[in-house]
Amino acid sequence: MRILPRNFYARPSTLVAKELIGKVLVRNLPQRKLEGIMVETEAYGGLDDPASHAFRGLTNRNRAMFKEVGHTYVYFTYGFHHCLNFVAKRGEGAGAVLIRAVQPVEGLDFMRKQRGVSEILSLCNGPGKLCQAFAIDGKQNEADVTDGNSSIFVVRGSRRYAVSKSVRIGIKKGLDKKWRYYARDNRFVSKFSLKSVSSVV
DNA sequence: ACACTGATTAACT
DNA sequence: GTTAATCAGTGTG
Repeated sequence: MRILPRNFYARPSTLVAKELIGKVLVRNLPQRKLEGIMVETEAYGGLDDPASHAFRGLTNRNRAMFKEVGHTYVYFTYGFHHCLNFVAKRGEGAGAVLIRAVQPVEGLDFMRKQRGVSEILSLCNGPGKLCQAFAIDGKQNEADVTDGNSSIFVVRGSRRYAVSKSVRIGIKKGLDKKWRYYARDNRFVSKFSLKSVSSVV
């Protein structure tokens, strides 16, 4: 099976975030399947990471971050957007990897309809955008991504990518950590990336 | 190319 | 009452 096993996610979220670059996000819908190669991710920790939703402990919103690895953590933010994460951590505590951008591979027509734009580079180049393109909202929270019958799961990719890293985007705390990972020179990453200081991992 | 803003909701303080 | 792991649109240089 090409599905990533649960133990893939049972490691520090920084390592999981880095290794998720190049892996494939699959969305199972009743009548179709959507696929995209993950090209940009960010790692979030627990009590060690002031930028994390889990920093102040368990709440109703961040519950998924404390549960079993290999499940989704989908949250709603800014009154408009949903963001997709995979729960990833080593041992107890909390942690997750935010999926910031994917390169669309299958189901482009559906994604264009969802997004209301046709330009392929603008379909999934941001955490809110890819959730809209993949029709992901709160109902997909805590889905098991290690199950091929799940509405969302992850499989291995067909090639390797050179990975760069930078500070995380859109946060005000934890800026000392370079926990954003992205496929180097890939045009499908979010636009903010052009500005960020980066270095090869 | 860049900065700034409005939209709109839920969770948290 | 304030904030937020965002986005699209507008205005300026």
